[in-house]
Amino acid sequence: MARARESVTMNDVARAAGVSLKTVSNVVNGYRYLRPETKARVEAAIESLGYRVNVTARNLRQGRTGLIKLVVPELRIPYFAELADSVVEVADRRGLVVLLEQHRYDRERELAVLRADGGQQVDGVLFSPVYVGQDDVERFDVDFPLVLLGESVFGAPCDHVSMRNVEGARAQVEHMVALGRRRIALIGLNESPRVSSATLRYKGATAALADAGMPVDPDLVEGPGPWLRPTGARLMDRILDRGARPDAVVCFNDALALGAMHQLIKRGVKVPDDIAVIGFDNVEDAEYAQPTLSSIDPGRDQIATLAVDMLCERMGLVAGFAPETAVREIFADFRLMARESTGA
Amino acid sequence: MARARESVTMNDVARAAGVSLKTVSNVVNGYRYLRPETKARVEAAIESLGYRVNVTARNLRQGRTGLIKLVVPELRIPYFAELADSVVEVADRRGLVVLLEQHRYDRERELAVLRADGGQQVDGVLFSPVYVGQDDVERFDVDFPLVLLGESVFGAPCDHVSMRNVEGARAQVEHMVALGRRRIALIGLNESPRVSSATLRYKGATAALADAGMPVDPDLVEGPGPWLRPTGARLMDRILDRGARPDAVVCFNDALALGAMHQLIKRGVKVPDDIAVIGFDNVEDAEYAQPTLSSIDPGRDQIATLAVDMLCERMGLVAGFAPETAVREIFADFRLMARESTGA
DNA sequence: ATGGTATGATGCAACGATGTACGAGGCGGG
DNA sequence: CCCGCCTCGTACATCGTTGCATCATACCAT
Repeated sequence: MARARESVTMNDVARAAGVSLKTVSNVVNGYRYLRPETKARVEAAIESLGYRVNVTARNLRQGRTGLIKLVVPELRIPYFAELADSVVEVADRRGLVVLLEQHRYDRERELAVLRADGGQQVDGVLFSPVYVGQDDVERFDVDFPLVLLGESVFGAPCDHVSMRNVEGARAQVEHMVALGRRRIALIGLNESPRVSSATLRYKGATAALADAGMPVDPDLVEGPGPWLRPTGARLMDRILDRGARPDAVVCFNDALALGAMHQLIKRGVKVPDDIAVIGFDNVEDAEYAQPTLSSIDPGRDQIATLAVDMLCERMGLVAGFAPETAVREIFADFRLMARESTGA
Repeated sequence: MARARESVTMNDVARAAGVSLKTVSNVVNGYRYLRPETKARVEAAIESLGYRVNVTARNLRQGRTGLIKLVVPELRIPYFAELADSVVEVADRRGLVVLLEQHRYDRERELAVLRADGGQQVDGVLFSPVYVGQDDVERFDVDFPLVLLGESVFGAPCDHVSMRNVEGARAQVEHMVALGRRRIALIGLNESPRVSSATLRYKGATAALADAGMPVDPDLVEGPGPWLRPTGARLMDRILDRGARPDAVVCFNDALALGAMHQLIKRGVKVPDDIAVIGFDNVEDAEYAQPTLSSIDPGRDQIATLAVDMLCERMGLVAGFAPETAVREIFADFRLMARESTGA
């Protein structure tokens, strides 16, 4: 086992094995026409010198790195952690490695992704923006393979994987209506005119309310604020404190729902008997909350798979894919997960 | 804005600006002796051609990539998601990018990390093994910068950042004892002789019990199983089903604690009145559980910072660091977070 | 014999950047 | 007036690998 601080190159191996550099390359790359004996001699030399290919040189020569970049807001948010988990897994199956970046809701950092600041060291990018939105649509016309995730922008000139926000939120409300609930509160509204999960889910939820013949009651709608548990708790409080008495709470993500549910239980409200609660995202927590939280499963694995696959196509890794194929906008399938918090 | 599918090289820029290739390189790298006019001409050419440096070529030439690899079991586990979050952040501040890998408790995949299979494309590695343990200690004598995380191995020939498992578990039990609890259950025991969080935490907990004059009651100890919520729920059930009546439950991580607490509440046991519960890791969930979960904060940010800093030193990025410095074993500071589940 | 194909190994020129050495002017001081 | 120093640029080699073209031998079918 050679402890080679100074790197051993193919040349060294070639010299040691008494063959040409190119033959070593051939061995390393599994070239077909090699005498077993030659191959063995080279492999012995590799072993004894502790040689390992210099991936950087190979990358330069081949014009690709085998790296893709995943840019998310932050990993501490369970939805993105689970998404990253899936992406890393799928990428691995495709022989790709994932490089991780967080933008932390910093618009400048988000824009830097599209400018490919500092040059690219990756073959493609999966990007989940937040504050780069509809107004920046033309900035997505970049010269590297890019797949967009989420709902900050629609109609951008690049492939896009998203979830069925509108339909999912509609299903949340319909679920409550089907349970006989009539005073349905909505938590997570964001007044901003930007397109986002918030606006889409609000749209779906209100449409479902309208269909059920229930006008939106302003006393039962709360927002804005970051979609974290403390916000859910605070907004729930606001609704109850003003005397409103919902019999159902539709939250636009699970963290809000967990926060709201926490607060309800703290105040002695029975979930789901007095008030049913449903979230959105179906993070692992939902299944282990007390009571277990009903939610909308947005199809995270499917999103990861679709995104990586589309990126692979754009990166030219898929034989038979026409590179001039028009950009695609794909929506993963959602599922309603009915659990204890809505009486399941 | 040039849409350059076929890459523009420094040569192209040089030609366009009427200077030599090296001058372009000098401009890009902020070389000092450049006539402002020359610089401007080159920059104009760069802009108009849409040139961006080829990081791979630079990497090859300079012998470094600016990449570090973080290997964790899996990101869906909140502890590792939050750790990754911190590592990515700290690395970013040091000008490094993080490449993520999951080994999913597959010993072969863990060993592959140490063999640097497929060559290295990174300047250093942060590795949190599980099944590569004490018996494999000599395998950590690798020829690339490596910093070990966690408690699967001690005394390995590489830098190591760990948490105070023994002392933390001791603090868990002491906390319960201080609350007047006398029948303290332990959840998360793993019979395996391998060193791990499980064995260390068990050691600390039993030592504290002994100090308090309470022998370990086998009826109150449960394991093994993956440290996930369902396991916590199941093990809690086992304890109660056999008729044991603890007044405190010390869980070796938060997921187990959340699962156990879930189950207690489901069975109508009052937390903390009837049974107090404490976890370990202080994941974000702990603060928002119902009731909020007491836990041991292992100093995650500190771990991330120490680990990245040590890696930077080994990578030769820190002036004044002697590369022959002996390997270091550092422990982050822990803190007891007393919350509702133990009556706070 | 002759040509054709399968096998086995090689040499050379890239990939796109940077380090080193050096050259050519301008200018101030001895 | 020459030397040496500061500026500003350039040429060339080099980082470690792989693609392409080529060469040599052996074997088979014509």
